[in-house]
Amino acid sequence: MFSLAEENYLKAIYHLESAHQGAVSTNAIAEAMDTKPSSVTDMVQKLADKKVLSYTKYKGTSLTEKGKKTAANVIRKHRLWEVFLVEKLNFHWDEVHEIAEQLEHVHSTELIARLDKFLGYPDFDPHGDPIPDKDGNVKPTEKKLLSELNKNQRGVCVGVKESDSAFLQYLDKKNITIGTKIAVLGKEFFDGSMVIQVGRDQFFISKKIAENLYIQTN
Amino acid sequence: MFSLAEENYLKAIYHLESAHQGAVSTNAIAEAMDTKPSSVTDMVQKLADKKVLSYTKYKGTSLTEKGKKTAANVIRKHRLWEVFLVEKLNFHWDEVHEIAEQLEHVHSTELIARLDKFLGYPDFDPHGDPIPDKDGNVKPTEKKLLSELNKNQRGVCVGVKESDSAFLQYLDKKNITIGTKIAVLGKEFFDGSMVIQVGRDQFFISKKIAENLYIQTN
DNA sequence: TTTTATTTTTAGGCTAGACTAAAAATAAAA
DNA sequence: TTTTATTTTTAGTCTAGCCTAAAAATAAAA
Repeated sequence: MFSLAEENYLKAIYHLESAHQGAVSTNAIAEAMDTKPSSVTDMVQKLADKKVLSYTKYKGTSLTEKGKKTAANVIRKHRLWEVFLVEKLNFHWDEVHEIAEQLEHVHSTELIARLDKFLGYPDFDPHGDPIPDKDGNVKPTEKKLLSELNKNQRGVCVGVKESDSAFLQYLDKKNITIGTKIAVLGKEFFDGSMVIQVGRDQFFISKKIAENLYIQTN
Repeated sequence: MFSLAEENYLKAIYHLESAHQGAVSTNAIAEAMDTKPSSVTDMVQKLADKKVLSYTKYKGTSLTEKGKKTAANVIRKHRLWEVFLVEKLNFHWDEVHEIAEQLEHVHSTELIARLDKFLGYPDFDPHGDPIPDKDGNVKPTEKKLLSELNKNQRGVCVGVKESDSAFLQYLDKKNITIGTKIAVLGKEFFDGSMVIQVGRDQFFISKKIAENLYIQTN
């Protein structure tokens, strides 16, 4: 149905569209895909012919329903494989992205259905990102950034914003992972830094850290 | 290191070489790969440049040590994934080939090492074919064809020769699978047909069936 | 509003891996 | 051994997906 390159474009456009809301520019896609704008124009025209996105010259593109569904399905596969790699093969959550990037392109709906079952129908991947269902729907989560919390608020870590390896290793050192309970003990307004409680430890974190951690407060 | 197409050529040549012993002809590769001889010539010249096979015009090709190792590694991945699909995802052994054909091209030595461990370091795939080790070595098995056995001999089914879907379904109906004990009760020499015992059942099989079942006799 | 800068597209090339058609080498048959 | 058939290679095309360089459109600044 779709080639590897096409699937990667759809996935990138899907992410850009949900991040920035509205039509996605050619340059933005080129940057996300680490390719040249002229290559993007070519591919976007091809994908428009295939009815997975709508494209107007110089005005950017946006996915059609079919395109969204296709992209969500690739993302579903990516995240299910990540769960497999971490839960079953004991990979660390910062090692799985590259492998999942390959596994996501294996075509077999039956395989994914069985993998999903084998993993116990997980709702989130190891980074806390939601796994779309077979129809491409993503359960809306009301997660906040840790930086949005105030003193004495608490919640559970449900994900990270940027999954930079150095950042993930920092979290590991501090024993922060998906499901870790975090309480804000203090917050400095002039620089956004915080003192937080994680398990029995209390420590200082910078605004930069707080802006990259998603917390579910309920 | 090697592209998908290159890996598939190496795999095909490896199988042809071990089946027919000696240099492999261009036409044989073309037929195995379902492509044209001229395409094979192109690729074979490219692979010779890469030192994974030796090629003399009009004389056929044979894999170098490096080529054999590369091919065996692809086959190792294919067979490990097949074990995963059958053992963990409960696929039937006649459904897994196509999916494994895709999974075998995922590049990550760490992934395969961990998958191997997860599966309990299996020695054979669900069709009874041996799984090469990380260095590409295949444990030599002394399996015979059922048709080579004589009256009153017995053994364990360890694999099939041609994994044709209709044939696999026949075996399934007769409850013959890897590990099934089979005893030869009688053998007709004029047509090679046999009467065999499988579990509590005794039945007639044709020469054609007997020539497609591998038996380990010990 | 005109000029300048940025973004996007077009035009034309390149490589991998396939193809067809024709030429060359080898093998089989007369 | 000469002729005929088969196998294999070469030469030239094609498509997907990328590229560079230049042209066109849009946006920003003077």
